[in-house]
Amino acid sequence: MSIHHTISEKVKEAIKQLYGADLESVELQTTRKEFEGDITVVVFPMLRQVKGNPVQIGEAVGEYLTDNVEEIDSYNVVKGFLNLVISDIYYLNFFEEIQKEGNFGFVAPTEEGKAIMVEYSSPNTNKPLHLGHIRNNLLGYAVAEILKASGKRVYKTQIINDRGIHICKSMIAWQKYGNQETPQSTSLKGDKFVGNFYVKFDQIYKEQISQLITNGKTEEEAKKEAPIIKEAQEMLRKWEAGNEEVVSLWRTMNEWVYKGFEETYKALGVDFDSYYYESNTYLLGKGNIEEGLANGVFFTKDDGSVWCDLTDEGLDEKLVLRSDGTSVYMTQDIGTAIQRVKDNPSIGGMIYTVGNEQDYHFKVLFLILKKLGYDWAENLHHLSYGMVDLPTGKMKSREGTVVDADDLIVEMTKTAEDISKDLGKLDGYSEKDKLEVYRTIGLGALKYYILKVDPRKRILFNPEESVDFQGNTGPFIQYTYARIQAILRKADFDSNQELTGVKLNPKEKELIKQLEIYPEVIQNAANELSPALIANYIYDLVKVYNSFFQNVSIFGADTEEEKIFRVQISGKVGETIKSALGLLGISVPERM
RNA sequence: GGUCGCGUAGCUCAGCUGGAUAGAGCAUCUGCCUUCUAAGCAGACGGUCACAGGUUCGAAUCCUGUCGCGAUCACCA
Repeated sequence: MSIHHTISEKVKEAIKQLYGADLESVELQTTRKEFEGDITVVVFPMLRQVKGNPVQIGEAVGEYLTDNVEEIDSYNVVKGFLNLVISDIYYLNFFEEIQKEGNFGFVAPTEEGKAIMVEYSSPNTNKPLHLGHIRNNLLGYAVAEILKASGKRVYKTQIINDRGIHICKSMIAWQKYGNQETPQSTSLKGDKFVGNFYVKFDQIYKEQISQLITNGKTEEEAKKEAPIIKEAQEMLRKWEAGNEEVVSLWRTMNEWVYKGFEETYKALGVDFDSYYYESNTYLLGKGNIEEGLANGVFFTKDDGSVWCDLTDEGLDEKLVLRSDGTSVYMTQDIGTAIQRVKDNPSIGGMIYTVGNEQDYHFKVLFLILKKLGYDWAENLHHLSYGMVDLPTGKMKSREGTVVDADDLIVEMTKTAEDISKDLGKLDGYSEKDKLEVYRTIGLGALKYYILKVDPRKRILFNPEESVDFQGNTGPFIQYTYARIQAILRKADFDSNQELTGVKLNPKEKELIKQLEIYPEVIQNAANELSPALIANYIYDLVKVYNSFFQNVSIFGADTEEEKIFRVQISGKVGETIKSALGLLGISVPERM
């Protein structure tokens, strides 16, 4: 039983005995550092049940607790705040307990119980991944890992946008201007290679439009009549009809892209348990619309189009099937969701990692699925995140203002290298090992920078200033870890022995308190789907540790016990940093 | 215009279901490297929590309104 729980119960008991009143809950918080104590009971809320002076009530309860709870050494009351001093023994016992735990803070997943599917990335196969995808991937991956750590079974998946007019655009451009080149023949990464043809298409298209306009067409007409767009549309028709030549080209070009994506995912350190392809799912959903019509969830308009009336929920009517009977985005998403649960009945909920420009879409999607009566529809979440903007404004792929994912990773690695060389910390390492450390640091900086902020907020990403290595940053945290490893390397004595009679100094106590809340932080982060919570926790932990590290001599301790204890706590902090960073997909170097 | 999100120090961000004098980092300034890694530590400076009301013992936090920024409101995906 946690100390917080014990205190809550005992406060209720005290109030019952002293005043004969029943408290529903007790408000506890950690004592602010200006005051003496560890845990504070807030007396004010009790005034509803107990009439009286808050200070006197605090005194009475404090005395009762000190007498009846072993772990409480003493108390003091400031205004309506009852500050409790917890004994060293309690913290030492707690530390000894977690010292033995291998995966401290993590809850082992249960085999029974529903699983959660986390979807993220969702790329188009006509261009390379960019900074926006990086935010998406990091968020999705981190949330999946956090959920796992909180004891949930999780499936990571992505739905790949591999069909449609935009794919045909790069195909037609390759056919006309590609000269049979391949990624191999040009030594380009597959996604880059294909992306170039998407850009090529847009160039030609624009040229043709302005040509048509000088010939007297309006812009509107020109956009529709440009030969190359007509060719792309024709290609889409052939693809849908299953034309062998088109389908085979489509397959080849997509394979190129997938190979390129795999490299980027590997560099980012993200992975997936399954893949859904839109080319397989784009016809799904029509059957579900029919069911919904039969159940009265949907209705048909005069022109034959099918709609869902959401006006009771304060939303609009939403189209789910066109008048010509073809499906729209919403139809596919309904069908795909239902299909996924059919494919894997253990799924009891889904999380969609998609930008906030689709907030409305997902609100509607979830509502419709609920109306269709699926029980798992209660557990759907849109993990919505804000845009990543550049100082120059929005990223536009057609205007070439996107920050390419691979380029960014290289750049971050380079920055890490430059700074490391200036500091000269890795002298004597092999080139290969150095490079590995640069990558770890560069990616750590990038990942932490993106994950530490609230997903809802827009991020202004300045590639020039790149990312800081000081303060609340990934490298600062990694550095602390590396320094702890240096201590452990030096501590060649057996530090696993039992401890007795160690006296805690305030810094040490603070550190243990910080470790104590780690399991709770993971649970909160899982409930709120918030990697930022983890990031901020690690930073706090590291700050407390650094302060300890600077002010307490580890090897010059007064007694052997103290020395062992300090090495042990360093080790535990290191372990916690490593596991918490792991939840964010950030790895740690042993030395830096 | 309707709906949703955001607005906290010069800049970038924390601030849990309302709790004590609103916290970090960067930038500026002052100290600390012969003992475990100074990518660090200790400190100074910096705030009308966008604004106005309301709810109560108590509001950055909850409610209403106003302003500013963004997104969205397609028989596009």
